[in-house]
Amino acid sequence: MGVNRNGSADRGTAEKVLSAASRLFYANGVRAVGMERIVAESGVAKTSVYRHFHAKDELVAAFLEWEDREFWRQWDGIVAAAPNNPKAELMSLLDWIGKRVTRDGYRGCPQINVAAEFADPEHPARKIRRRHKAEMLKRLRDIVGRIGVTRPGDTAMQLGLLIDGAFTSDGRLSKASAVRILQNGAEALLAGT
Amino acid sequence: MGVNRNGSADRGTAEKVLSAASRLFYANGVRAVGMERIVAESGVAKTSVYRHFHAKDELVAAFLEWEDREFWRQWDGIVAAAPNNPKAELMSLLDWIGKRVTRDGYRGCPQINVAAEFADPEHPARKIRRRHKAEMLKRLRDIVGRIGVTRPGDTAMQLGLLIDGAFTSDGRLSKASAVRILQNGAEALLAGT
DNA sequence: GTATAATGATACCGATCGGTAGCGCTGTCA
DNA sequence: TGACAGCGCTACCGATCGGTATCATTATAC
Repeated sequence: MGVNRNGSADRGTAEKVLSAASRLFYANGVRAVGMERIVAESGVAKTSVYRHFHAKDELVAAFLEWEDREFWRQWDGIVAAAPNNPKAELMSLLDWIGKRVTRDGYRGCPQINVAAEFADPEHPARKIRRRHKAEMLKRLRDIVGRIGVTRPGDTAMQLGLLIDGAFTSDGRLSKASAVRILQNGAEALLAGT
Repeated sequence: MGVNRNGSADRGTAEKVLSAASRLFYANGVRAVGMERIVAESGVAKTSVYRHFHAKDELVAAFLEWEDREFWRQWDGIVAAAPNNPKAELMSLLDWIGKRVTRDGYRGCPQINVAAEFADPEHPARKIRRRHKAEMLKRLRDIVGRIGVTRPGDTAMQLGLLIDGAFTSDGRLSKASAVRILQNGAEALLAGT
């Protein structure tokens, strides 16, 4: 067996490690998960883990980078499937987010959660989070710009706050109401001053 | 010396410990701070620390309970100073929150930050956070009820999301714009569907 | 005085932390 | 066949984790 048949580095092993680490980090927090547990649950020897990721911080960064890419991949998928209309686009995204934050096992935004564990603003997790949230703001700003509001910067920020609030809502949003609350809230913000 | 002269337990020592622990927990995260450091920076012997708080979790809970009480104490102060008018009350609270989240050294809502470090929903930190956020929702619901909106539950939740978003904004809100963005956002949400 | 209660200092506990060394095994490619 | 690369296994490292035991010191109350 083995996935690779080419001369490049084997991706199967690194992926097994990253997959197990991501699941454990998200479910338990980074500092609560020891490397030994990642070794055990990935089925990869400790030596090999450290051959692919030279330190735990690298693994943390790889986790957040992956989450970042995956988030925007799904975002782009929603946008592509939405009617070619900025308001409908935003509503589709909020439908996606509303379902996302109320699905089983959802434990908040990984960027926010992990960054909260590291005080140093120069820690990789903090940098990746800043970039991720800046990208979010940029995209929201683009959408509200196309919709046409009087203060697009403010409105984009307000939508960003609403979304980050939903990310940290921790069960306070129900499956039945989350999408409605987000979409109606966005409508109100778009119509606002 | 010594602060106590009555028969009850000495509060000075416990307060020194809680004060140092609170500062360290908030600035660095709970798991990043060892008990030895709390001993060192509080100036209280380890034995005495454990005489007042039987485990680290108890200290964590005491920190969040104190933050909770202090938050509502300030909230009540804002409300008391505001004009007797639910909308002005809400605007005063958002003025307070906007300044709070942009002040130096602000590192997010302690309830959110600490709860993110503990996966078990029955951990004291998680329970205190749930209670804190439920209280927030209740108070917002009361205010918007007095203002009179068509769906007070939804509007209160939207305001809560906006506020929690501000709490986790991590420098994205500037001193110049935070209050305006929050207040205008709330106005829009109140006027919404 | 003397009893009582609280604190401080030091040394220590087993467990776990992130990370490394050494060595043998296995599969691929020339 | 032989070189080589990637992986697994075991044992280990110093440091730190949360928490405890022992005992001396201090201050107040009677």
